[in-house]
Amino acid sequence: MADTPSARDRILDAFEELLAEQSERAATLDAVAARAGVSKGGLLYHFASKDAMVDGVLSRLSAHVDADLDRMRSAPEGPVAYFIRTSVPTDNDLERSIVAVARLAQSADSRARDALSAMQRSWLSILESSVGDPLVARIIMLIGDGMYYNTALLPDTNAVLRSETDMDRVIELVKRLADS
Amino acid sequence: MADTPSARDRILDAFEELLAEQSERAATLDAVAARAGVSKGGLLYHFASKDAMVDGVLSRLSAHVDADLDRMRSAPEGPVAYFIRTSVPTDNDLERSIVAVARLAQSADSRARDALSAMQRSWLSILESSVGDPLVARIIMLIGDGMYYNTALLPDTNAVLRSETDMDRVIELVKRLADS
DNA sequence: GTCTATATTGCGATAGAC
DNA sequence: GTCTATCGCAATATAGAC
Repeated sequence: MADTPSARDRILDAFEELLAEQSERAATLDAVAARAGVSKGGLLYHFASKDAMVDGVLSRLSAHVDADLDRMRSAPEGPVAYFIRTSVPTDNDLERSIVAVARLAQSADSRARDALSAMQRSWLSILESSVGDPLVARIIMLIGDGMYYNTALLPDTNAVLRSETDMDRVIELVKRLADS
Repeated sequence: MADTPSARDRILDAFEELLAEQSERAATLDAVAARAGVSKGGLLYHFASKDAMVDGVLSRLSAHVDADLDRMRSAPEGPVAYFIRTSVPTDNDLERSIVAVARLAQSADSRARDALSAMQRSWLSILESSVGDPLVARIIMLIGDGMYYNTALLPDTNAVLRSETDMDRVIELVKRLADS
């Protein structure tokens, strides 16, 4: 199953990768088709328009976010630590999906913006339940947003948090905010 | 002087506005020329290529950032409070310039990315001098980045910090981090 | 389901008149 | 310094063969 992804999945993978690794402009039908190993005509059989492809990555994001929210709610270390730890640049499906949708949002795609807003509201809601103080929850969200922003906008350049020790200290500092 | 901006300045204004208010794709030569009140040929007399126009907005950013760094260093409330206060969405030349360049950076323009990186390094350096602890300085930067990110990516949607009271409390909380 | 044309539009840039 | 007209190209999308 994971060995032979369908053409449809390979196309969405290619679209997300080009968006996230390069730019919205680079993610042309030609480039997506080439990376997915199909012709442009083949691509357009599966997705009748570029818009349909956007819908595809948006529903993928939605699925990844739902799974992440579950993990966040039941994280052993608690939602705050989970949120901070998973905001640091890694290389997983959720992050790639978020960066891809962020690029679409930059191109004035209102559906993409709505999807990102909804994701933020969900995170914020869990953080608020966890820390009590809405303003502290918002500050924690902003720290996470800042990390994603640096990942999406300034790949390579950003040495956000270098070590595990740094990460542990950030979580400790942030938790102290919550207890004040 | 402010009454009759030169065609050159009107073109850069129009380019920045289209980038910031709409998207990189919307900022075509046609659209910029129309907004600036010149023809496409007229535009291309002042800027031989779109790339030259990008250079124009990058030097504007550089000038705005230099002025901001001076204000930050000499802010009566201190650099930290100044930085946090000016990270909240407002409507000034610096912010419009940053958002415009952020859009260019999203389009894989390495010069734009370098300019944003340099800006961040300058801010961070002042914050580090001010708070001592490099990790706390980085956290403060991330909060500011988060605010800019929300402004640039999700206009309207983002209710970052609603009131003056919220802002004052954020600054107080952040300063407490610095003193721990 | 996947391919090769091809139609069509929109963009960046050039040429040359005024 | 500013204009109109036009070239060349790249991108989305369609048509129809296999």
